[in-house]
Amino acid sequence: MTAYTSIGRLAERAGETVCLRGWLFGRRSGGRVIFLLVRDGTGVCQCVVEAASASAFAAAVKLPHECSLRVRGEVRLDDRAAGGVEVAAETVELIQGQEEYPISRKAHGIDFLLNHRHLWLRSPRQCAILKIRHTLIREIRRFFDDRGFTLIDTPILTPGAAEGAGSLFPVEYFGEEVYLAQTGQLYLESAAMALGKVYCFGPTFRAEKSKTRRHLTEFWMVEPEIAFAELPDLMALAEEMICLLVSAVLEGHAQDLVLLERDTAPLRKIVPPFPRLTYTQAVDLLHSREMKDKVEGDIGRACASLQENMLKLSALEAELPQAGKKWKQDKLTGEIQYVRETVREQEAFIEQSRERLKGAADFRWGSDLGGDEETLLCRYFDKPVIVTEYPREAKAFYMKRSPTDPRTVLNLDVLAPEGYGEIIGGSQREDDLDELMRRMKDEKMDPAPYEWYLDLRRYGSVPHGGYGLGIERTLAWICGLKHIREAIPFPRLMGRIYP
RNA sequence: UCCGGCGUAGCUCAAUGGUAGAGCGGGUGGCUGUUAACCACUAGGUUGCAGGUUCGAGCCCUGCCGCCGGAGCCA
Repeated sequence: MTAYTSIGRLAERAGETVCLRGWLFGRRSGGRVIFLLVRDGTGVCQCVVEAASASAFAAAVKLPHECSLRVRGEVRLDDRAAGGVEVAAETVELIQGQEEYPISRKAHGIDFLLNHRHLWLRSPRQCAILKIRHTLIREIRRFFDDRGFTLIDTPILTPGAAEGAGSLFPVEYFGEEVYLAQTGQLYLESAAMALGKVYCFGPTFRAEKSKTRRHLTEFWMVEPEIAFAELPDLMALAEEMICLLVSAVLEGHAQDLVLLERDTAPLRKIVPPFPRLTYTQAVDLLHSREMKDKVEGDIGRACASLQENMLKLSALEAELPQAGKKWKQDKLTGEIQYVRETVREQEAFIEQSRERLKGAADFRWGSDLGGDEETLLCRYFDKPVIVTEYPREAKAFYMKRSPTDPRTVLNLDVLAPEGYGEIIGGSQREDDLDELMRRMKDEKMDPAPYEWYLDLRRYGSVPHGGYGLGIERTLAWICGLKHIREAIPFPRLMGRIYP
């Protein structure tokens, strides 16, 4: 049986003859020599095929991109190869692949890429994101496991709405209409009364018709729920968890973050303590002089940068007719397109910021913080912001009423910095039976399906609470992704279910 | 659901109402070390669909379809 070497460990085998297997990532030729770039999931290796090895050369000439292949040859250290290691191929063998590969290494539109998501995953960028996602999930589980939490798998098929209805996917269940779960929380509360500290980790489904860079219809969420925990405990836990996750990614994925062109400076600032505001303080901040100055400062900087880019654009456009070679023209038009897109984004940012500022001045105590308000708040600070004690009307029935301000509930939202917005939502739960039933009545809810939930307040009720962290939003923030759809292997979006 | 934008070659995009083009990718040939290699040649089109205005429509108008961005809602 042939022993194969993984590309990631090639450097250890310098001077030896090895066998590789993988996929053809790229090819260049230089007359009497062909360079094959082979990837296998652990790295990319340049394989050099010289005309002297006639059969290998003949095979290498006609390999299409992304075909699967085997290569045997000697490992050489050579600075001319990216990574410093290459294989001098003696044999090249096609495993499978004759057709032209649909995705080229040049630019593609997002619709095309999403329709080819099953192949798009092979790109270095997508692999980097998937690897960081893996680390994020592993570290989340480790975080809770290390602190004595028990993993509880909550059901995906559920009889009714836990939060506001209208955002649930109905499923036919033996003639009855049931729903895909949009949270495991109510079930977790019951498990917390059994085990103390519990969490669930699974997919959740929201049928909201949202078409934004922050929304998926199917996403993954981790939800801790803790008996005897009160709001300050939840804030401390969320803060500790976020700091740990960010540092784990910084430590373990420096190369991947470089590949993603993620500026890590903002991530290094993610250390305790996070700013904490009550909703009321947040509303005051939105109305404040400081907020206005901050946003106007941001707008000013964006305008200056916009101006620079406009100058750059006209310089490039003037240069274009003088570029002799065709490939030079191509390179220039590529740059021009890039700058044009940046300019469009900056113009949109400036206009949006102005509108947001206007909206902030008009914002009234009582409504929920919308996307614009969140964006202003999380741009104001360079760390995640914890906002607590929202108006009762804007929040779910199970959240505990504040003893100091009955207009509000003991909830928390954590807003990620750099405009990424809400990544955590949670609360201390209402543990008083009468208060909970009164609240359900106010909301015109039928208590019958919730009898089991009310039982938790009848038999040894204690203060408790928890929160939910959205995996994809957290990953999008840490990786600096422009859109949440890259943060999950196969995104489910409104109007998109293929592949 | 509402508001805005887009739809041209396999892909990314050009084209005053007047002969549909480029780059990439594919194919053929050339080059002994390439780094998204390069050079030459070549194939590739019902301009999303259906109507309308016009001597003439990729471009203007109406409807439909698809996609993108945003709002509401949320993690």
